[in-house]
Amino acid sequence: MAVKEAPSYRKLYEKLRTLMEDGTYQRGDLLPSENELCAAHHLTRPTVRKALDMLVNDGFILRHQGLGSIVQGQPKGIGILSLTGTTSAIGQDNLTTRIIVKPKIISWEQAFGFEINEKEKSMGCIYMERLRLINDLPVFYDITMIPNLNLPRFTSRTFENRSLFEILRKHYQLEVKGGEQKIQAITADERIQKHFAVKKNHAILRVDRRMETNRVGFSFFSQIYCNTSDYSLTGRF
Amino acid sequence: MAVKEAPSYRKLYEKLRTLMEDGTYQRGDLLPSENELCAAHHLTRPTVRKALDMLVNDGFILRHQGLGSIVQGQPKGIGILSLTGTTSAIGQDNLTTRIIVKPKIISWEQAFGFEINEKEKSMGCIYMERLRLINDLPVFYDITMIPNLNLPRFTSRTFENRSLFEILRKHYQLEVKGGEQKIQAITADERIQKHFAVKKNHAILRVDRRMETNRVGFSFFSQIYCNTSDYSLTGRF
DNA sequence: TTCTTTTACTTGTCTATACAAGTGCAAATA
DNA sequence: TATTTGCACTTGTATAGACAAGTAAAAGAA
Repeated sequence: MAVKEAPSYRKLYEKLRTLMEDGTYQRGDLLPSENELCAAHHLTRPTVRKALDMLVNDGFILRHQGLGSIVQGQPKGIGILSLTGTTSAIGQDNLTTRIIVKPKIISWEQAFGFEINEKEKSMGCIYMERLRLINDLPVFYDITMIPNLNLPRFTSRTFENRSLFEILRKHYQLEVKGGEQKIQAITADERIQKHFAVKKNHAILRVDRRMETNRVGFSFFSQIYCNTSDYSLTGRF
Repeated sequence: MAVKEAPSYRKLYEKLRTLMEDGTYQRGDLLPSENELCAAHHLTRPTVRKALDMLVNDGFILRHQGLGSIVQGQPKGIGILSLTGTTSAIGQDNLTTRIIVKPKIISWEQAFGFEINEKEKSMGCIYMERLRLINDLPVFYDITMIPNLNLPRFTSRTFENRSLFEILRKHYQLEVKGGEQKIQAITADERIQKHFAVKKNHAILRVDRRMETNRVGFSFFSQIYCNTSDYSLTGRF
């Protein structure tokens, strides 16, 4: 069975997106007009417009009647992580990751308050704790729980300085499509005080999330503690 | 000069959205099929589909080929607070709004750290402070700044228990398309302690945001303080 | 020069149509 | 009875064209 070919509006979307991501089109540039894109790719305007609609949705471009499609600087991200995108916005250079608890398989009953179904429960989960530092200053502490479903060699992979999202996408074709989250401001408990080297009563941001993927019924979970006193989370939405 | 009529796909979007928000269509229900909507509203399929596309984008519905458009429980939020948010996610019944500073026109130099351009600066801005209570418990304190640009009768409108976003969308055709935000966990200062009736060192969530709209160059700003100890912010992304 | 008008180009809205492909159920078949 | 097939429905993709409306720069008028 052959893999179904992507629809043409999607191929055009990917092509334009790539050109913006690799810097061929830069912030403030105008994309070719819809009619030019039609001619260049042998498509009709509704099809081209569908691709451009997707780019608007992702925050890559803005369109103005009478003017054209204007390339934006920074695209939208998924929820809070891409807020600065732990990896993308701060700049990968100054971000280091320290594994506190290596990936291991445990049994679970619940995930940060989110419900899990019987299938997930029976499979057990891959558990991991990481501390992320920006310029050697601890800023994120995150706990990740991933259902142990057909992810070969996962526990033996290295997660130092690598994006979990990227590993899931490239090696397992798992793409995060959405999810739900709970956000709270809390005062640091003892464990967090130790990891962040802060005093009692220090305000900390906590985010609990369920990440839904393109694999039906497959979600994973994370709890993130964030010390926002030196680096506030900034980003586009 | 007559107010320009909204395009028909937009009117259909509003109609369907309202029907879902007021509970006429509930989670799990199927919307009428595209062809039925075409017949009922005297439109063609591409137009109807555009309205449905918008609803998918906002997270109100999911569509399945061969099945139909399925109503979702809770819509996506824009960014972190489910911007439809304060009002829709928690349930309008228990949410009351107390105006602390009535809308008034002031001059401004900056907006919560975000840059504003000369045009915006010269126009002055509409300033407002509101406290929102859930079951009589103060949870949100927000400061809003809106450039004073062609918003007739705005300062005389009532904002008690009404969504600012809804007012902007329905009366001024202003739709929030995106923006940027900064999120921090802070400890309550004196003013916040008073409004929330909390002690010193209480952890509070603060969100500074710039909201970009469909009107070119028109942004507005808000700073939101949130006491998350009893109600954590939840939302889809 | 300076201001106004025209023009060419842009995206926005909408119609009408065709066929592909997924879903669920009823009818036909083993 | 259990399984398969077919049908009627759904949304998905794509074409072709028409006119509206906003933008910017060229052309024209003062």
